[in-house]
Amino acid sequence: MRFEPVAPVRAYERVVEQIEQAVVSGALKPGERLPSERELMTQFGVGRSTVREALRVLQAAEMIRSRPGDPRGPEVLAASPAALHRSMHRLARADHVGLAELLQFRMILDGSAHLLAAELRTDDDLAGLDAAWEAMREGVSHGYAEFSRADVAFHEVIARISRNPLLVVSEEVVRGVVLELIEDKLEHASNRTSLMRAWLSHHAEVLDAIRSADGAGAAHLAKQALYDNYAEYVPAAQRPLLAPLLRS
Amino acid sequence: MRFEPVAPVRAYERVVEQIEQAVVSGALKPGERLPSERELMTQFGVGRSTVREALRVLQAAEMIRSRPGDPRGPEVLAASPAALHRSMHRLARADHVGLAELLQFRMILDGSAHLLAAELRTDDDLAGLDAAWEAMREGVSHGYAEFSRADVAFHEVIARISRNPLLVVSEEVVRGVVLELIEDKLEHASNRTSLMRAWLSHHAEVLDAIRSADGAGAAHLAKQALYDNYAEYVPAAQRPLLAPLLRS
DNA sequence: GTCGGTACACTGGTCTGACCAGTAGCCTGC
DNA sequence: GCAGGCTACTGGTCAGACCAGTGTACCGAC
Repeated sequence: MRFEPVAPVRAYERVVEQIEQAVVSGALKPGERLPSERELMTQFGVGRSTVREALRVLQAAEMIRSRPGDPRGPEVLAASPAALHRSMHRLARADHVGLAELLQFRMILDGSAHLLAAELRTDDDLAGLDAAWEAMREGVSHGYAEFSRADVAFHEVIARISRNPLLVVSEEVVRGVVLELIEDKLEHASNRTSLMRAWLSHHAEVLDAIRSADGAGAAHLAKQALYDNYAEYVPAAQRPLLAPLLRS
Repeated sequence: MRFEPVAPVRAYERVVEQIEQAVVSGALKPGERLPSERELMTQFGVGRSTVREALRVLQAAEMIRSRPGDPRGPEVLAASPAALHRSMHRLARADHVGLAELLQFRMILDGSAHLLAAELRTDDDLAGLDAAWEAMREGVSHGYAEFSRADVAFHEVIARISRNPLLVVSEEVVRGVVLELIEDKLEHASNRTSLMRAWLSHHAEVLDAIRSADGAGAAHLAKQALYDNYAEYVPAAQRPLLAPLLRS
């Protein structure tokens, strides 16, 4: 016989529970409105500060949104990966995760996304990729910022083709954190035009592989490109950690 | 020229920002204490309700914990995957992420972890794996719960050998969510002993592959095992999404 | 009739001040 | 030296107030 540790239950937690339950059970659908704080406080029989703390928690979880002045009350939001994004971001920035681990993870995710994209792509998807590539090509002459945006868009299209939101979100997060870690080093990258051209031709290869449904090829191209571009920022001692992924 | 949408900045958000910044920058380490709410309210120059709403948000993100009566103040917590788990779980229950996507993601993570483990394992790691396997073997006769615990431990050892905290955490979270989604279906699984024996021999194969540094083999075994065990719970229409991963 | 502006009722955001139950650590009395 | 109580604090909660802002219904000008 073992006993569970007991923790006092705070009033605002009960409020959170009830509202959360109403949302996940579908009783409250996205777009619908919660009663106003003053109304909730009479319904739950608690003070307004308690109601507000509960709403804060739900808002932090991206389940509701409240705007001052709106007589319709707080809005129930559709489930979105935004909360997942935030918590993953926080975890990824926590101390014990270095650039090597991030890059490793990104190679895994990016490789898998490319693999799936190559195997699952429809003709519509291919058209979307062509458009994204075209945007990149035009971006070259519009400066690095523009090109970079188009590059990100290209990756997003690929992630979307893989049809897995978890993959999309994770990749987005990891990419963001990697860029945060090395942004200062990227500042004084010289010869950007030739860099962009190299990137562009790499993406053309990827596009070909996906078009011909060559999953393994696309995955390898993606991983190799990440390695070629970022390995120099990884401490030499840790680079062997990345190599195994290139051989798969 | 494009404009950004502007949103009013709430006072409690500024408070959250500052405290969060202090934590991720390492100025506040896990185990350390925040000043009391009354102290914070003078430092930030806001009312206590504002401070409290900020603390609620941070608490929902699993960054701090506060207990009434503790004169040392709110405690800064170590980065934990609990928040990630919650948000992923919520997303999974909201239908945007189904079992197919979760399983896909888990095959990617687990496969990669096995690949890395096989390529990076040291002799010590192998000894640890042997011990974990032995624990599983003994667990067979101690009931399903015990066996399951040993199984989880085995996977954790593998994830740890891959030396990537992101991989460890993500896998843990996804495994947890998958199990929660199908736990009711697992309840009436019959013939558990033979199931356990099958699991055991599968892990022996994995162990062999890792011992002989066969990364691709280990990865494939892992993914195949996941598919064999869980694909039946995935709607038939979505099973083709999983197949490409088995071919890689 | 439509359109523009305005007034109003109500919203959420914030502050103040109060009370309570609970905790940690001191401090006493043995 | 130690058990037990005391105290000064903590966080949790409530009540009441004020403010800036919003949506809507109303209303007058055209």
